[in-house]
Amino acid sequence: MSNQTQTAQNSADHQELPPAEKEFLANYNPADYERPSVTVDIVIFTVRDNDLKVLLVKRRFAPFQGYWALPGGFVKMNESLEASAMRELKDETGVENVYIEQLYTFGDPQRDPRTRVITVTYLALVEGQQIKTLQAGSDASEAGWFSVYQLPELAFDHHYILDYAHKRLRAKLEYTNVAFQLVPEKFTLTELQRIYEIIWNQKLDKRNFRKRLSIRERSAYPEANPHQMLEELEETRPGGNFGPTKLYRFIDRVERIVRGIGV
Amino acid sequence: MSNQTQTAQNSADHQELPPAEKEFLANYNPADYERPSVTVDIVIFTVRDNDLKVLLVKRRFAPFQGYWALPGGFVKMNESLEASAMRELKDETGVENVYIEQLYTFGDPQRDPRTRVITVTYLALVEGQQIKTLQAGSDASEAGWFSVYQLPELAFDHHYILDYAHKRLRAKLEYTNVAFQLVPEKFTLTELQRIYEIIWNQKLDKRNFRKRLSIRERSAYPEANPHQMLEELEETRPGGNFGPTKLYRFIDRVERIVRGIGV
DNA sequence: ATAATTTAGTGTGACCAAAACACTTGTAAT
DNA sequence: ATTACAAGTGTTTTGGTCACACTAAATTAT
Repeated sequence: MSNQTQTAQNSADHQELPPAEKEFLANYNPADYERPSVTVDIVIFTVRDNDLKVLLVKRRFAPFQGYWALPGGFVKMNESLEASAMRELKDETGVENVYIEQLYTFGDPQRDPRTRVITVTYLALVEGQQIKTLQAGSDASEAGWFSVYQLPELAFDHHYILDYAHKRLRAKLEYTNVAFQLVPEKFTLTELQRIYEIIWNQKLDKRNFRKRLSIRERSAYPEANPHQMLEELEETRPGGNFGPTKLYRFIDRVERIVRGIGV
Repeated sequence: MSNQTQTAQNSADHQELPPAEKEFLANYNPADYERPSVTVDIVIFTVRDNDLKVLLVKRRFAPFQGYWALPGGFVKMNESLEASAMRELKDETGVENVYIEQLYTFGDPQRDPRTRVITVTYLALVEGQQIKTLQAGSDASEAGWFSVYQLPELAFDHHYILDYAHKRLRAKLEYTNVAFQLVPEKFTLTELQRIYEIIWNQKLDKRNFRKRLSIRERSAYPEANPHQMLEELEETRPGGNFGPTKLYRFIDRVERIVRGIGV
């Protein structure tokens, strides 16, 4: 078993295939094998009304017609998984341009009564005020935000998937900055703290929270906690019946939206 | 958008479907939709000869015939993804009964020149001495362990997948006990330390390493670091040209093999 | 037999992060 | 003026991480 190196051919350039492969491709018929269906399902969270909410759609068709379910649908042949997830989210709910990362792939043979369906799930986050109105798409008769603590009966194994996503979100708050995805562009530190408190479902100490933020800024994980992530703005927001509060901005918010590394 | 609760029907019992769903199922034809192929690919690591090795197979057929690739193959219709991964690993290499956890799902439309292939990848770990001989299966003409630092050209996007798995393994050593999967049943603390050093590719301080182990034992993450995970055995191993060394055992090793939580 | 070699095994101090904890200040409403 | 409310701010204790050096046991070479 040697560590021999192959003759040079980049695994990425499919343009120049050797003759044997060309012949194989010519004879290859994708219909020769029975294949499972592949869907994407999206667990999209927001924080709103002091509560962690998830977006669900009411199924217009069988199976589980009339049940609430995670938005999702079949992956198209020429579309990446992530693009699929974003398209389904937009089609079924009108929500677009959000942070999204892959969650897990569920493939129990019995999870869909129709046929074998493997679903690649995504975790998405969106700031609460950004979504004005939800629009139900062709596959969904209704769409709505539900408290993760008061859920209706869900279709398929979606309850399990949602649980899994909730756990992952909780865990990711500990070592990443995903929480910034749940806050408007300009925010107060108290608002940011509320995000953590709601997702972890516990009160946090104000001073410790702020100290941790400043420590995280100069932390050793530039990927998860980029330097200088918080910018203190000149601007303040007038308090209610108390003093004005400082506003902050998240530097490089746009980049962060792109894609979670997920290591 | 209310939080209405549905009439009782457990999403798990597909036995009693309402008439509308029954009718839908009767008319449902899985061939109506074009579907991608789904494969599993396994990145199985071992530590051996002071090096982190990965198991590769040489492809017997096109595409990428003759190239080294991760073991894997098509998911069968009635088999879970995890079972698929274990079956392919056994079929192509003879390796079985190992720790395995899902890694990521890669689904770029162009990643396979034949057709759309979505691959669910798994990270597996096995102790170096446990595998006596590798046996190449029907799809692989050869199977062998390669240093992750000296890899041949790989088929498809397998180089990328392998990189991703390596990163994940490195990260998981920090907060879980997966390293125990890479060590024989009875081991010395120095052997365990070598595992960390090899995967992180850096020397560790002996005293700090041992202290960290004892701290981890009473740590606050029972899932990742179960209490009392290390048992000091009476038995010792005679040293080379030095004194005898204490042997340890990993308590509940069997349970741990089952499945990574992966949150 | 003596010396040299090799690895096992062990403790302390400095630093840093996390957690617990309380008061002052500015504004609006009364 | 008094009250109500949330913003903003610092210290102490505790525990983990890291850097660091010597002794003991056995084998090998002389």
